[in-house]
Amino acid sequence: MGLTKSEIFTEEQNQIANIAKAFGHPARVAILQYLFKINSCICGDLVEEIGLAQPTISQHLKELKNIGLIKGNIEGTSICYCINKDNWSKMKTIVSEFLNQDLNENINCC
Amino acid sequence: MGLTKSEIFTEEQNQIANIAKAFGHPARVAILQYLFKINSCICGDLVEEIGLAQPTISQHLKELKNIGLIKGNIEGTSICYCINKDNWSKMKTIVSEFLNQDLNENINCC
DNA sequence: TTTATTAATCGTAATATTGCAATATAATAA
DNA sequence: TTATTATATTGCAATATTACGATTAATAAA
Repeated sequence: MGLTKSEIFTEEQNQIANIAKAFGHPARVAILQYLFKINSCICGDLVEEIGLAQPTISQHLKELKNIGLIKGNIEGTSICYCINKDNWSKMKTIVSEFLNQDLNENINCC
Repeated sequence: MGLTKSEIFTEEQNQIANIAKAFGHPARVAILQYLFKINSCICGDLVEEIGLAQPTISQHLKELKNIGLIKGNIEGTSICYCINKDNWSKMKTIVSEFLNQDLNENINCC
């Protein structure tokens, strides 16, 4: 069906999955890495840097913005994108907790 | 197109995206949490626990197995699934490095 | 005003994902 | 052998995602 049955999962499970989805495409990973690297914010450079068409990059930026990991400020004709550090931190907390489940000291399995 | 242009990205970017994809569905998040919680390994319980049809769960398990986060041991008629802890650790290293990019002390943006 | 420039949006094609019924497979039990 | 049980696979329908050309919108420059 292609339709995830979100209703049957917890808020937390859906939240983790949604965050993960944002990271689930190499273009979005690349965009985030570039934004961290460049520090000051850039926009259409990403088209050149990454090598996908402008509408495609714009679409990926929208997804990252929707989930709150980046923000964009209008600057003349261009838009300056940057990491939303507060939300990045919050996201890290959520994801880290999930990743560190293995530290809960359990014996082994089959 | 629905076809990701993996060629234009680095190995690392694709790797992160692929890991994230595995976490990009709440059912797979739930499966992993359950496997951690139950400690000893379980199989078809997941169908009851989660509430998706058996073929659907089986498919999600396959994806988690393909990426190496879980492993399954045959035990009679049933199959005992559990976390692949070595790979989980390796995965954590990769993901953590990505998540901790923000610690690279940069000023602010726009 | 006209013309660039930049980025968002629309429309669409191709492919991927999700979910399940039906069926197949494999191992054990009777 | 014939059930029974547990899981995988197949096939398919519905929806989602990826990518891009064409267009639009908004600002800046001439």
